[in-house]
Amino acid sequence: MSQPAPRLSPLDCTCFRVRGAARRVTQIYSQHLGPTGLKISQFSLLGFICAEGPVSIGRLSELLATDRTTLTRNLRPLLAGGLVERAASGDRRRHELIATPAGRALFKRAIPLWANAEQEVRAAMGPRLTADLHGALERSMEKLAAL
Amino acid sequence: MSQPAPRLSPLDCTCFRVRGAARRVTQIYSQHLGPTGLKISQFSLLGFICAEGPVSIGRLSELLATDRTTLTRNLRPLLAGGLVERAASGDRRRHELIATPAGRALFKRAIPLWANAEQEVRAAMGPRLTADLHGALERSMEKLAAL
DNA sequence: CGATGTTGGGTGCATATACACCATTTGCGC
DNA sequence: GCGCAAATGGTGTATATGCACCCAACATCG
Repeated sequence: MSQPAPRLSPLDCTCFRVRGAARRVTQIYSQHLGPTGLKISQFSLLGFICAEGPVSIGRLSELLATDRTTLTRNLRPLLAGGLVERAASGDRRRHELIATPAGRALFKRAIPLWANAEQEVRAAMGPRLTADLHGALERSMEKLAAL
Repeated sequence: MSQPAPRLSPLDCTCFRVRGAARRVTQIYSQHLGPTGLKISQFSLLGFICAEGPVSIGRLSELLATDRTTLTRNLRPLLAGGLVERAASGDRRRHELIATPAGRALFKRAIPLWANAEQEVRAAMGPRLTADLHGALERSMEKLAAL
């Protein structure tokens, strides 16, 4: 006895909206992180490597919910910049990734700039909308993970 | 008299969450659109060109909230595939973009597949969460547009 | 110990994204 | 008409993203 589903127009596309939001927030964070030379993806990636100590690509792929092969490429600038290093592990298929002292120092310097971006975004949205957005995103990802 | 702001950890990063959500939904829509050969960005782009008739890059850039130079590249597969054509306009700096009959036909065929993706996502989230997510995204983009 | 499946990871290819910079055209003030 | 600012858009460069495919190393079973 449910109502007939209302006709959906491509303008209602959830994907289009989420992608647009991602572009906009990326732009804001990028501006703040500019002085560090880190992109926001690199900031997240470096942060996880700093926090998780020696960690493999596969593990990072789970933590960041990002394709393994994407991380291979995203790591390149960090490796080239001497922010992250590879180290052998017992299993010769894997190599552990470790943040170098330079990488840790840069991440530490980047945190306040990231925090400024986060604060700017949250201030613009207000605490209520911030909570709504984060809540909706979290619950959505939970549901969509099952697909 | 406001409470002191709680310390933010990089794990609370709004950008990280929105980008992760974008990756996930993109993956779902891509699977559905696969048979058409269209990516979800191309579906949106082609849809706007179909709907807006002859339209310039700059105008599309506003409609899609995407950088002008990104659209230049995103248009290439559509032009190469004969789905969109350039046409001269009065102003010789611009050229209008028009969907070819093949482009319109393909978009028409893609709509049901897109709708399947949209329905799958909405079914997984449920109507309540769907409304919450869309509402939060819309209000957020409104606030963040002002920055 | 050898065949075989599994697991971890890289490459080729294609697209998406945007900043800095450049080229052309247009309109406007004089 | 001239000169110059504004408008329009493309290129170079760099990163981000993920699928299909490949390779090497491990594990397991006979």
